[in-house]
Amino acid sequence: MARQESWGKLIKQISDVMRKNANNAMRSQDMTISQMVALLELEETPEKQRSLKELEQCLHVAQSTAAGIVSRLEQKGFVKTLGDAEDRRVKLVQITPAGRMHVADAKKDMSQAEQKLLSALTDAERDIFYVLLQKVCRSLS
Amino acid sequence: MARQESWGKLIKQISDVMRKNANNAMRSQDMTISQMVALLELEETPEKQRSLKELEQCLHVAQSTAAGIVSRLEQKGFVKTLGDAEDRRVKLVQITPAGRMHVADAKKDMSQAEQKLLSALTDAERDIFYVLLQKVCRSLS
DNA sequence: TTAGTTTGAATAGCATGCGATTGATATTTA
DNA sequence: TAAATATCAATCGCATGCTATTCAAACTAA
Repeated sequence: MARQESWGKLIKQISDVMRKNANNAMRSQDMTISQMVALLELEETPEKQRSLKELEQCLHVAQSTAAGIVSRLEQKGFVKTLGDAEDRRVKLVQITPAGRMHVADAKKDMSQAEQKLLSALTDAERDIFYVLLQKVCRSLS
Repeated sequence: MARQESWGKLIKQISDVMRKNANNAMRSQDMTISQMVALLELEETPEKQRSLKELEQCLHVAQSTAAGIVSRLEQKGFVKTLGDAEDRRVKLVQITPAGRMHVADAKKDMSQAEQKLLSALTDAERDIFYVLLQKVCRSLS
């Protein structure tokens, strides 16, 4: 099959547009998409704290990156941090009520933006696309 | 269709892994993937200079971002810049012989890394995947 | 021609991303 | 137990991405 552009270039382009759209949507709430994704992660288990380590793993970023994001979320009062009594090396992070309010607002925006990017595909194509994406992702290790 | 994860998350994950792999491959050459992509762009028309403006458009980045990348490439001697006599606001960028050598080395690495990420898909699936990616991309702008 | 507008680039400030280093704990091993 | 190792977080330096601002040059309109 003849290809003008590599599939990598296409993936990158879609991903870039996604990120730009998401950041534009978040700007009105004085947030970034990375901060919002971190909040979403923390919101899934509102009663429990997550360690910085766990957070960095599920966000797929370096430790220093996660630390920066948490630090900025903390400055805004969207998360609070505390030490772990059982392992004093560990820093625990927990979403605050203020943080939870922001998440609720953002969730709608984000899924709308996603759907918009998929508008070029039929329902059947979306299903195939999703399966193929999953397949590639699973092989990533 | 039930979906554990949004397709946006999957795209981001693939894109992130791609970027990390590419940057790892470039590190031995004291380069980043963004710098290499810019060089590749300049190499397509080796005889002609490109303006910073053109470069920023085909790289899909902000003007300040392109300026930074060009500045670092220039420090390493991989591009040279010159003013445009016809429009003295314009900064022209041109790849150097040293830059062209680096590009040749990197091209192989990059396409190998790409193929590796696609190894989970059959040939038929790759074709479908490519068509769907194209379809989504075309609707972006 | 002059005044107002647009355009290209430089630059500053900030958020993410990385790797590397350091220090404080935990854990493991000798 | 004591020493070596491993783990978690803080921090530095740097590259890339953004927006916003500023300045010079080009263009448009009066």
